Amino acid sequence: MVAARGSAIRARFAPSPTGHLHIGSARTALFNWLLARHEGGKMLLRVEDTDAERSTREFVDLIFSTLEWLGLDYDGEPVFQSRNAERHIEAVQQLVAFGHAYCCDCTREEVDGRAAARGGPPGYDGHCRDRDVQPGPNTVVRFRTPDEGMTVVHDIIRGDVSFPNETLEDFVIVRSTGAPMFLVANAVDDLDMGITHILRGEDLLSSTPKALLLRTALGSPGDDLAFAHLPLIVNQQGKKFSKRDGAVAVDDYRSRGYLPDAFVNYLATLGWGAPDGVELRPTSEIVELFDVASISKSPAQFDLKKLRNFNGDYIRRLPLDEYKALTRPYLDDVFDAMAPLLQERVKALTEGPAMIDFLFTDDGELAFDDKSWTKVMVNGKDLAVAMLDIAIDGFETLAPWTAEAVNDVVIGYADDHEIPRGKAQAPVRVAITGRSVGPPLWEAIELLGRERTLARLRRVRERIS
RNA sequence: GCCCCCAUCGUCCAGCGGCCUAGGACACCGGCCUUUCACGCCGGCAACACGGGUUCGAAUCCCGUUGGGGGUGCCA
Repeated sequence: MVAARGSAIRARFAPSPTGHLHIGSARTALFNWLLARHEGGKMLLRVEDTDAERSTREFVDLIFSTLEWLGLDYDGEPVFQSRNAERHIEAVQQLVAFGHAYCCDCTREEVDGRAAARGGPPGYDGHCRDRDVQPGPNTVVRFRTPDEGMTVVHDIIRGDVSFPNETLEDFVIVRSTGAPMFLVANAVDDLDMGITHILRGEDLLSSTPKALLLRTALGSPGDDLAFAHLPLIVNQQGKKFSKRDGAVAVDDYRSRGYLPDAFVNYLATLGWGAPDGVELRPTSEIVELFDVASISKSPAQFDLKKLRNFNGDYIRRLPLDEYKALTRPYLDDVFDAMAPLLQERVKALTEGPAMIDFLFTDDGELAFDDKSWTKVMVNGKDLAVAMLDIAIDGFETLAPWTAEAVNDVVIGYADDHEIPRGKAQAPVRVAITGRSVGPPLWEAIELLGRERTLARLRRVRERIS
C-alpha cells in the first residue's frame, strides 16, 4: 500500500447516525473491514454525530447491530465524534492563529448577492479574508484555500486526481453555532486516530482536496494517508441508489430473510472480483484474496435477482435444523399478529392456517377465488376501480403505516361518499387476499407492508382496466 | 455554469499490447431430470460507445467526441 509503509494499517468506517445503514455504506464498511483484516491491521469505528439535528441514539444502536449482523467487527471502542468537539475547536483555533482560517460574518444572501453581481460562479469570494472579523454569534470560521496551484489526490483505485485550487472556495469549518463541521472534525479525528487508509464513496472525491489541505495545515506531512474512492452503487437509471429504488437499508434485507453471509458475499462482488473469477465463496476467502488496487472504477448496479440467487445458494447449504430454526420466526410473526383475529372466528384449530395463507403467498402468485372475482371485480367493476385507486393513492404516502390509518383511507372515503363500508372494502379485500371473506383486513395489510400491499392492489387494478 | 470521475454482454466481474473467433456469474431463452415448482445438468442469446492517433499488432496506450454519474451547504 502506497502510504503507511512500515506501520500497521489502520482503516476506519465512519457512519453518520442520521438513518439506517445504507447498502452503499455497508459496502464501504465491508471494504474497509476486508482491507484491515487482509492486512492484519486495525478496523476502527467512528460515529460521525456532529450533526446534532439529525443524529439519534436509535440510529447509532441500529447501525451497531446491523454491523454486528453482517459480521463486520471492529477493534477497540467506537469513537463518538461529538465527544471530540473540544479537540476540533482547539485545532481550529490553531488554524486561525497560523492564518489558515479566519472568521466571516457574511450572510448567505450577501455571499449569493456578490456572486451574482460579479456574474461568476456561485460560492464564497473570500470577502472576509483580511477584514479581521472577530468571533461572534453570527460568525463562522472559514478555511483559507490557496488561490493557485493544484491539489493532487493520490487514489489507490484511480491514480492521481488533480484539482485546480482556484476552484476551491474558502469553506466553512465552524458553524455560527460554534459547532465544528464534518471536514475539520474528520481531518482532526483521522489524524488523532492514526488512520492510514480511507476507503469511501466516490461522492466524496471532490471534497478530498479540501480534506488534504486541511490536513496539511493541521501539520500532517501529507503523505501519511492513502485514499481509495469506491465506485458508487447505483440504481437501474445509473443514479445513486436511493429509497425510491427499493429497500436501501441493510436491515430491510435482514428482516426480509436474507442471510448475512450471502449479503456480504454479494456486496463484495459489487466493484470487486477475485482473480480466479469465483464469486460465491466464504468470507474468509474473500478476506484472503481482497485487494484494494483491483477495485473497479465504474459504478455498479445493485441487482436484487443476483442477491436472491446468492441467498438461495446459502440457504440450500444450511443444515436442515438451522434452516428450520431460522425460518420459524417468520412463520411465528405472522401467526402471532393474526392469532387474536383468528381465535374469534375459527370453529376448529385446523382452520387458522387456511385463513391467513395469503400472507405467505408471493404478491404476483396470489390466486383469486372465481366467485369473489366475478362478484367484486366484474359485476362491481366501477366501484372496484374507484376503491382500488383510492387505496393505491392513499397508501402510497400513508404514515404511519398502521391498521388504523389504513382503515381511515378506505372507510373514510366510503363514509364521505355514502358507500356502504362492506361494499367499499370488498375490492381491496379481494385484491389483497384473493377472496371476499376472511379475517379483518387492515391488520393483514399492516402486516403485509406498504410495498407488498401496493403491488397486489396495482396488479389487480391493471387487470381490470 | 464550473470542477471531478467513469465507459467490455440486460446486470456484476475478468481481460492490464499478441493466448480474444473477448471468459465467468446473475438474468433471459431452449432441452434434460422431475407429479408441480425449485435445485441440478446440457445448450443458446448477448458486449469492447464513437472518431482519430501510437504500434508489425489495441478491448487493452494517447487525444478528442458523445454519453452517464458525482460534487459545487453554516449535511455527512
